[in-house]
Amino acid sequence: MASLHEVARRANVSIATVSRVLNKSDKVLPQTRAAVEQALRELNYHPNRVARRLRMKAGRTQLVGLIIPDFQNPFYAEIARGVEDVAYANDYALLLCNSDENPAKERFYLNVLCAEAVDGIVLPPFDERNVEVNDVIKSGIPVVCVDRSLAKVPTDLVEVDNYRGAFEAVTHLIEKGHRRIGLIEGRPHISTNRERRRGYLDAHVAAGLTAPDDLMRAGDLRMESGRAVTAELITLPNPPTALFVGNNLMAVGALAALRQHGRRVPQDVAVVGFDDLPWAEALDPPLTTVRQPAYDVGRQAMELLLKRIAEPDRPPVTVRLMPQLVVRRSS
Amino acid sequence: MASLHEVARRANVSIATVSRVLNKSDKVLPQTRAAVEQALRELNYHPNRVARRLRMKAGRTQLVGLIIPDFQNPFYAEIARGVEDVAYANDYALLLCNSDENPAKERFYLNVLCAEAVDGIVLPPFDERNVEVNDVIKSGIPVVCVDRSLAKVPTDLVEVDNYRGAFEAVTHLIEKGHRRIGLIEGRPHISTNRERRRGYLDAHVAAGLTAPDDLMRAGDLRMESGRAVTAELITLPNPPTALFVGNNLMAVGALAALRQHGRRVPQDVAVVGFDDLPWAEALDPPLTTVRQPAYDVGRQAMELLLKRIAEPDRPPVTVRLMPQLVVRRSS
DNA sequence: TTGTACGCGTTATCAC
DNA sequence: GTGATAACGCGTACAA
Repeated sequence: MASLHEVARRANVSIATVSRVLNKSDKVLPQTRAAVEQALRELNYHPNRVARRLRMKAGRTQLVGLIIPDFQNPFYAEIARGVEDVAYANDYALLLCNSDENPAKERFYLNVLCAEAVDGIVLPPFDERNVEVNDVIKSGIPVVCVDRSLAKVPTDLVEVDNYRGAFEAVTHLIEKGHRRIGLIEGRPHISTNRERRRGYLDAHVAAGLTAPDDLMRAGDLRMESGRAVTAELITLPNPPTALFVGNNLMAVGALAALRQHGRRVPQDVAVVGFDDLPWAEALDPPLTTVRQPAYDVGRQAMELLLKRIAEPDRPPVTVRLMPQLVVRRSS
Repeated sequence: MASLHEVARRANVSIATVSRVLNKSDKVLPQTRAAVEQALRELNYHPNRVARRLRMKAGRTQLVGLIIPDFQNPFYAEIARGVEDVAYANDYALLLCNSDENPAKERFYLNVLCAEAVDGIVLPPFDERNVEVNDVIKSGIPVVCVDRSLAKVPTDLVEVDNYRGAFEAVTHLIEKGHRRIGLIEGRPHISTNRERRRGYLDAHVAAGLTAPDDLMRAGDLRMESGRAVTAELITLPNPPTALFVGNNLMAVGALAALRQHGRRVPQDVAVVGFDDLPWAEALDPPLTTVRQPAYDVGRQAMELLLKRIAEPDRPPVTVRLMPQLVVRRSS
């Protein structure tokens, strides 16, 4: 908790000199430097990041923000981990915010991040025409979008080819002989969801089929909602023989509902989920999923952010990563 | 990004008056207040939290730190969720740090939190005699420990009765007829681990048995390590008929190893894990666990922290929560 | 009731 | 090479 002043006093120099030593400016005599460094050690000095941020122009505050919808979802936790690893490796701290798919929370945290003068923000935008985020971008704070994109404003973006992931997953089910494939999707106004739906539909078209429009439902991405929607679908007069589920947690819920209703997986109903899970292999039955490279998404997003912080005027970049269908025993 | 000055100029008042309006001080004429509030709105003013923190004495910065070992572990994620919910409800933002059970990272983040002048810190200490944390406490920043305790220094603490949880879990296995019960524990110098080991041993004693000392192993709390240690144990000449596994991820790893080696659960080897999982029910087989009230741990910790921030001199409190054995099909 | 002025701990721009 | 000193944006004694 020692300040520059105290260090300066102890070393019999001015605070300016101490600051110079700290910031590796070489315009200081070796002997002065030695004296200062000793005082620094003796007082166990650590710079006050708050004062530093107040003084600094943007871009050197060693703090970035990450807003994710739900850090209890392993997919987002893995993204966060990728971001954190790169941040830590670059001496950056992370202000991690949980938006809960709640616009009010997203707004609150966006405000906090701006008011904290972070160097930059990583986030999957709540929806495609996100006014709040657009304002932040306009204000000049570097923003990197992950997972989902923004409709109007060009930003750095790390995304996964959701269309292709969905297309392959549904094609896989069709090849297994399924003709009544249910879709449990997430919120409609998110780019990823739209892409997955498009993949679902196109896979049918490509196989010369028409998608069963009585079997499409939306959930809220949580386990419980996967369970509820599945229960609804399988008790239909003309139920699906397979389910393509729009995220990991809902897929686990679907498995639970099927077990509860005595349906065998995959014999009665096959299931393919989106987003892999670390324990997908350990589920009953092991879950077939479209695996997204979430860690890489986070890693590359943070790297992009660091580049943009260093060079604010470079043109926005889009990194597109490929998902991978991992066939296990649920399909 | 408007500052107090700009608002003041627009409203034809001094910055002091604007500040008073913002801080709800009532010593301001209604008409002045109205003018200021209009300017505030027109400029879309948001206070700069950095400047505010620099000026403020501790305790009113609306920022707290949370250091957890691994936010990819659902147990810690749930704690974090409890903390976050209470923080958000009180307009606090959370500086969330992932220490990775790595002392260097813990030190780094502890420094960051101090240098960021947070109002307080919630954390499970890396080990019982944690020098770094003790220094922080001495420096006066309120600290609430969760899950694990500190040996020497009294702090607010929210813990779970790990002894009892382990005792009940192992007793359950003994009652099922098991006599060769393996223990896969975590790091030795953590209070929770010691308590669980004690529960494991005492359960044997209480049943008039001696714990098999050739069946105790330590893992690193991650899935892969649970898999490896289990593989080692079950290929012993005289293998265990049951496993008590010290955390959730290692238990999933244990299940994987058993499946891989063709052991049936629970017929060949029964498994009980510590820490519940949201999808424990969906595993193959559904995993018997000692469920910890992780969300409540986080919630109460943050509430304790808020109380201490408001009243720094109150005597430290320990909240002890009860775990619950959830018997599923793996035992 | 309102305004002036100081200080929080830095960094950066001047002089010397 | 080094030392004053002016910001950064805010809250608050103190003066008016």
